Amino acid sequence: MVTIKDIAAILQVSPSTVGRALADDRRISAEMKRKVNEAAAQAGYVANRAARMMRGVQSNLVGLIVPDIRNSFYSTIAHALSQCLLSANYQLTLCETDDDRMHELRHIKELTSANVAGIILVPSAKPHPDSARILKMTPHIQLLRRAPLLGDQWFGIDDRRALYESTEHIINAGHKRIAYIGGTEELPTGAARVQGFRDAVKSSGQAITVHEELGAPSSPEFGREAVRRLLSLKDRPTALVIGAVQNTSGVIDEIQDQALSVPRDISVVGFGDELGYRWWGPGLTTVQLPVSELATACGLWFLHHLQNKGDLSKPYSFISPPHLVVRGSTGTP
Amino acid sequence: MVTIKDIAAILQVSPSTVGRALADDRRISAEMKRKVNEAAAQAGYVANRAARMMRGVQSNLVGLIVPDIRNSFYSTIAHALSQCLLSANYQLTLCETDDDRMHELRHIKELTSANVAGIILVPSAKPHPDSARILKMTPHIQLLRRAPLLGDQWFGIDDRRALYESTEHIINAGHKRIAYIGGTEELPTGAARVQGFRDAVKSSGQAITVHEELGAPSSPEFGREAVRRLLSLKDRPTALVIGAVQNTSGVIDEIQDQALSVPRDISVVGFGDELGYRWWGPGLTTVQLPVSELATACGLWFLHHLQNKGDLSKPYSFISPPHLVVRGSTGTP
DNA sequence: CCCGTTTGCGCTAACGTTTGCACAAACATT
DNA sequence: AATGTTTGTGCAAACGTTAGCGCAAACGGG
Repeated sequence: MVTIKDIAAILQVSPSTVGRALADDRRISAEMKRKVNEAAAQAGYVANRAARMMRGVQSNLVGLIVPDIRNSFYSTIAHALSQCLLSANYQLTLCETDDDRMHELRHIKELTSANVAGIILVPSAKPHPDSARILKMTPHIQLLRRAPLLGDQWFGIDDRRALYESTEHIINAGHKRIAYIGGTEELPTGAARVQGFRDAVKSSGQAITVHEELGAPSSPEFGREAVRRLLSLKDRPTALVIGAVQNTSGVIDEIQDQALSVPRDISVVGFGDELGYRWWGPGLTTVQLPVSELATACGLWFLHHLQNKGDLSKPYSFISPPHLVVRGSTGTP
Repeated sequence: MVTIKDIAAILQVSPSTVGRALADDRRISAEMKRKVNEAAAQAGYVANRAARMMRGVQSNLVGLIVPDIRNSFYSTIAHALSQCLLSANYQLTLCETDDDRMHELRHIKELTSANVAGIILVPSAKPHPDSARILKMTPHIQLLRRAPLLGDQWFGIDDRRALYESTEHIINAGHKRIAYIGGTEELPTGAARVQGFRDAVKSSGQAITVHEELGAPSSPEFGREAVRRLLSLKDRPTALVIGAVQNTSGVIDEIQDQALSVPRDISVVGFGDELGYRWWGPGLTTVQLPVSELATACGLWFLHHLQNKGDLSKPYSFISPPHLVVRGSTGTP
């Protein structure tokens, strides 16, 4: 391992000079800085993080806590944040909670004891009170989801509007029997989405028969079962509005298994967008969520506050609007 | 922050005694250990990781270097490894190279300077020589891909066999004009795959017209263009064998845009499996790769060697066999 | 020519933990 | 009783980086 002392020995100067040159200290001449930087690059010098941290300098490690990295939502977030942090020489430590509050708590503990500069998290459904206590001492931001317990700092999407738009689209197509398949109202995001659905129905002013399938946790299986239940109804709905990413593949698979024609037999509008959605039958109409942009914005904001010792305790929230992309899975009833 | 010295002061002993007591050193009396542990718990002492790491003690951080976490291959790997390491109290630091050797080098430098316990990486196409030099000093394993320069420790899939099987399937269906769309032969994995394709053709003993579209880097765009080129041929192939994940979506989209009927007009067999593949037309026949199992095996092996100070310099490789899953995109010509 | 200021750099002391060595006391072996 | 051996503890030196302080040399204004 090449240290600051090695560089100093090469250039016949003191370690402090090298340290200051690398830190771009104004007391060091431009000429010396040039030589130091050159020699450092030449020797492949990289500052030792442990030593730096021991001097009380903030670490360049940022914790990212997500439910499951295999979900494209979260891998998109991880990618965007990683890119964003990389440019500021920060690194990302990945933690998965599997939506379990105890896992979440454990990760939060470990991250703080590892002296991370901050934590960006997609909180679990009902965070543990201890998580809130520990997070108070570390800069943190919630992303995508929001648990009031963990603070008022949040970057999210406009869940209500997303479902308002997808529902409105279905209503405008003329559907009178509409079902919503989404997550439980107990979660802020779930509540916002179903609210968007209801608001759209209400403000349409039309007589619309509504079914709500609210499941916790959302999953392909729940999506499948919800579809089965809905199709067995006397006045089966002519359109499905999905309000949770995890439900989607189940809904699609069940419709496919039942050999229904889309959109003739039933219209479907999804939530979020994934690679395969455009390949399914006539293509799945869905609300695209600007997750990547959201994560980048969150990362930039977070970095700004970390570096400027900004106050992250002030409540704020940034809400990013969704965008409906119409494919073939929606039509007139 | 409460340090080892604070505990020492409370108990009127030296910091070293406290340190040893906490480390369960056999030279410390049971009585003293009890008192120290009690006082530490009482005072809420947590060891400072930075200081510990500076003493050269192995950290509980493992670096994971992948091209792009959004790719389901790599997010699957990240998930499996994360689960695996979690059970041993290790944490994962995520780095993305974007298949750029300079990014890769930078990450390797940063990870080593962060005193990670080890590095698990999916190497880029042609790693930088410096990467190899630095990695020599850190326990590391290559996963999925293999760069001989970076060592002989590798967990991979049987690329040759994967393409042998998918090609064999196509040949058995009776196709005589077959095209391969994959990555360049310059990469070990790419070479193994095209070799599998050729071997299958050769050992069929039949007269088969073959086209090879080898692109670098693989991408949806390359997949699209390859399909366009192949379809404009006089004796256009009746079957496409894909040999790179990144090509797949482009191939599918182009076939869809050209309004070809699958498998009547053309048969397609994919590489790897993703969520949407089963939704495309009659479902994409493809070779499933046991990526998750591979990553778990790799993680367990790596941990075993880290913890037992095992010798990771011995050459070895674990190769995991693929599995063909037949859906509707392949049929007789 | 003198004195104050600026510029550029080195010395040294931290940061919290671990560890080799020393050392004293207690105990067991000749 | 003298000599080893074990047991329990303290001292001090690292690990690599940063920052306060000091000290020259150069510079500029009177």
